[in-house]
Amino acid sequence: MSNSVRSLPDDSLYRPRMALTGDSLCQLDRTRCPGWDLDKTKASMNSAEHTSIPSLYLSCFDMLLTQDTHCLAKVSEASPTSAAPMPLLELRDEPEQCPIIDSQEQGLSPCGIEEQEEDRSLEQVQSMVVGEVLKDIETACKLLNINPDPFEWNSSHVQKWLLWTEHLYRLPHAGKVFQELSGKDLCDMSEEEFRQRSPHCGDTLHAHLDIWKSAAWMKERFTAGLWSEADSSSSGQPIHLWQFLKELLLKPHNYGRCIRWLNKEKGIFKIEDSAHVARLWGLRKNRPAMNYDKLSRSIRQYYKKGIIRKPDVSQRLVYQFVHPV
DNA sequence: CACTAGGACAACG
DNA sequence: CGTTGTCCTAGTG
Repeated sequence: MSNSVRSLPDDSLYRPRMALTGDSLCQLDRTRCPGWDLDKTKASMNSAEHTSIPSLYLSCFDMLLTQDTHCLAKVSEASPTSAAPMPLLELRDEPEQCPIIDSQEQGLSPCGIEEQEEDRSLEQVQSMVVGEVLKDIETACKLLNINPDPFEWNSSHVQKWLLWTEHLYRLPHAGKVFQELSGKDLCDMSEEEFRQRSPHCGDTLHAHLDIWKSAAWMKERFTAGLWSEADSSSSGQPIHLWQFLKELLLKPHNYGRCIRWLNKEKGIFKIEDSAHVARLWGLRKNRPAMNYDKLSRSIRQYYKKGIIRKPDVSQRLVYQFVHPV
């Protein structure tokens, strides 16, 4: 079908970003049952109109996602805001990443004044829909004791999620064909690969996974927004080391193997691969001779400036931002 | 051996 | 001028 996930231009980015597909949204539609009442969702997956796309949701998500990090704030506050800008389908601060959602439904007619009221109610619907999805996912995570981000799952988490999704939507059990797969493996699989493994419900499972991935993505963007002062790409100033480190930390799917949070709330992070981080820093600053010795010296300069310190329990290669948020 | 701490000074915008 | 890069000595596990 035409609304499936596009292949990504940068294959180092497994995450489908805006990858809410038509299928996903059909699932989404059907997920709108109160709580986890299984009876109310029964047999909803068998119908022939399976591939119809609720275009309202499509444009909802387009608009919502382009409003960056404010979306979740709006979800929680549910406050009416001024009319939203027209969707740009761009991620303003990540120009190297391409949006990958179809958007034929929108932009065909310019937004007139008389349509602004409509926009406002649309916004409220968006917020409600996304809020509910996020709530549902959160509930499922608590129930299953798994991470909301599928990328972080190990194979047993994958099995838990499969069992739960199959149960919720009365799908035939397909866990066996997804055995030994990590969350990353699962995220890397295309819809076609899902169907190959499970002809009956591969597409459904893929669509559900899409929703989870998108939710995790939005959550990440939201957190990124809280750290926006660390985003060097918006200012012309030369980047500081602490900003650079935060940038790496904000992209765990890219750099999680060389630097990662130990405690994001407290700003505690660990450099897992000192040589790699130093090389990245050298690349950014055009300093080919950069190494961890020099990089760590610069970090130590931050001690008296109150930007970075060693955590209370000092550990090798572990540092802490003094002002996490 | 790799990491930590910090002094000293040069280089750079 | 402040920040960082470079080099260094000394100390730690």
